[in-house]
Amino acid sequence: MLMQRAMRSGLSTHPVSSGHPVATHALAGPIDMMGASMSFARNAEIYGENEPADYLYKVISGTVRTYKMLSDGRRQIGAFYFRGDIFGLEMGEQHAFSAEAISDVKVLVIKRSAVVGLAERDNDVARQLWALTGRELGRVQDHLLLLVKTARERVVSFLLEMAARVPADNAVELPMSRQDIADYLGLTIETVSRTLTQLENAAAIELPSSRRIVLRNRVALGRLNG
Amino acid sequence: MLMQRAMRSGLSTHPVSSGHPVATHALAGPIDMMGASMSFARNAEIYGENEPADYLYKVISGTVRTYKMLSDGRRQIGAFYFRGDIFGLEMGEQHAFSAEAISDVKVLVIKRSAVVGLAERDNDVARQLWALTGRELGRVQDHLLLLVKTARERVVSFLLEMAARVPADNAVELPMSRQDIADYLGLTIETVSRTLTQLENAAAIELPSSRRIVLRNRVALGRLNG
DNA sequence: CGACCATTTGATATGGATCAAGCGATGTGG
DNA sequence: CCACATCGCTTGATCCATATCAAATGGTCG
Repeated sequence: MLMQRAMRSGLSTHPVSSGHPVATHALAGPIDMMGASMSFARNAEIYGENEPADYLYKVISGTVRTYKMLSDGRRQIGAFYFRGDIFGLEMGEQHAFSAEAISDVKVLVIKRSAVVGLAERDNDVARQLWALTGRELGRVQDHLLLLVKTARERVVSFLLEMAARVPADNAVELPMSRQDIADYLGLTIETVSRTLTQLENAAAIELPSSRRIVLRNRVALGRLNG
Repeated sequence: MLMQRAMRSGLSTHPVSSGHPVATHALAGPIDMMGASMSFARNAEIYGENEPADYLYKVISGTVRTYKMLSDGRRQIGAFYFRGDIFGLEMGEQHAFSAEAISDVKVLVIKRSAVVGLAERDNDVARQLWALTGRELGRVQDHLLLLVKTARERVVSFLLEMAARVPADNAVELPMSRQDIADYLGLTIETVSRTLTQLENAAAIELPSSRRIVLRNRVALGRLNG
């Protein structure tokens, strides 16, 4: 269980801000009306664990991962965030996880104090904030249940989760590497890779390329899901 | 990873209600002023997964576990709740986990709609509800990180968590069985038992009885905690 | 005392990690 | 345009932590 793996990716890119406050295409609610848009290159850090959590973020395009480093160098990914997802909202004053861009990413950056202040006066905003925390709680609970399953069940759950979140039904374009998947599922890249091959051999999925996965047999996958 | 273990405990005790709305010794905030006190015998079910979440609960005395059954009969414990802890608050309309009394338990039962209604008008209550969900989120995140550690690290983390939550410093009186601990940590009772013996042999802890654990060497434990 | 249940201890099996090599795609310099 | 380094992924061989199976011990209650 000791997979030392420091120095995983040298790419130390820098955030590239668009620099100007922008009201992006409103998707829903007043939260979208505030904040500035900002861009991050692939693998750039959006914020670090323990940094002050003065902002929350909404993904405009690209994919984000949040993670924690364990003392021995292992990395646990907490979540993946796609277009429309909000991340970085904390109850405490500091971020509990670090956040990085998996692909080139554009996010809406929203001042926490502004939203919280607005929530003081607007019950709808307050409820929305609460709901956000609640959704996150549900997600983490599901993730927790994942981690007590077998390797095959974890991989299947992951595939089904991705298929559900990226609308393209039956064909999933994965934005993240095998290492990211492994660190999300608490497995090694080798086990993830082997399990995917197994699933392909069992005719449950198809792997046209390493990043593209076709769910060939949902019933079988559901059966393997635990 | 397939530990079949259905029919773990036949004891199908029934809730014993004290029957009357009672304003218990106020501990903090307006939440404590409402609701009725209710008693549950050891191993009695307080609520079941998927039942309507019309009430939340505050532990007056005793200990509660929440859990989910996996499809193959495995049980995953989500949390232990002690005196003063609030549980059963959900964002959705149904309980995500089941809840059972570990020991004889007395709880304050609070109508969800009452609290949520109060929160509409009282920002403090609203914030308190949000904070509650946020604390729970933090707890689950910690629990999730537990599950990617080694058996020894998990057991040590568990002991430190219990020592922190039950005020008696350095001697912990565990209200739960080895099976409960195992299902919380994603291990088997055998592994939990063996690991405790190891820790005792390493002079890190002492086991006067199976339910009482003395933390002999916190520094060593911290080192083993990962 | 005897039955029962929780816990510990022992022997063995196994799923996934680790170590190692091969392979395909992408990019770079000659 | 090709040779070759690099990187992400797959596949193979072996090892090990923890599960599983089994039995002994101990504590509790009638």
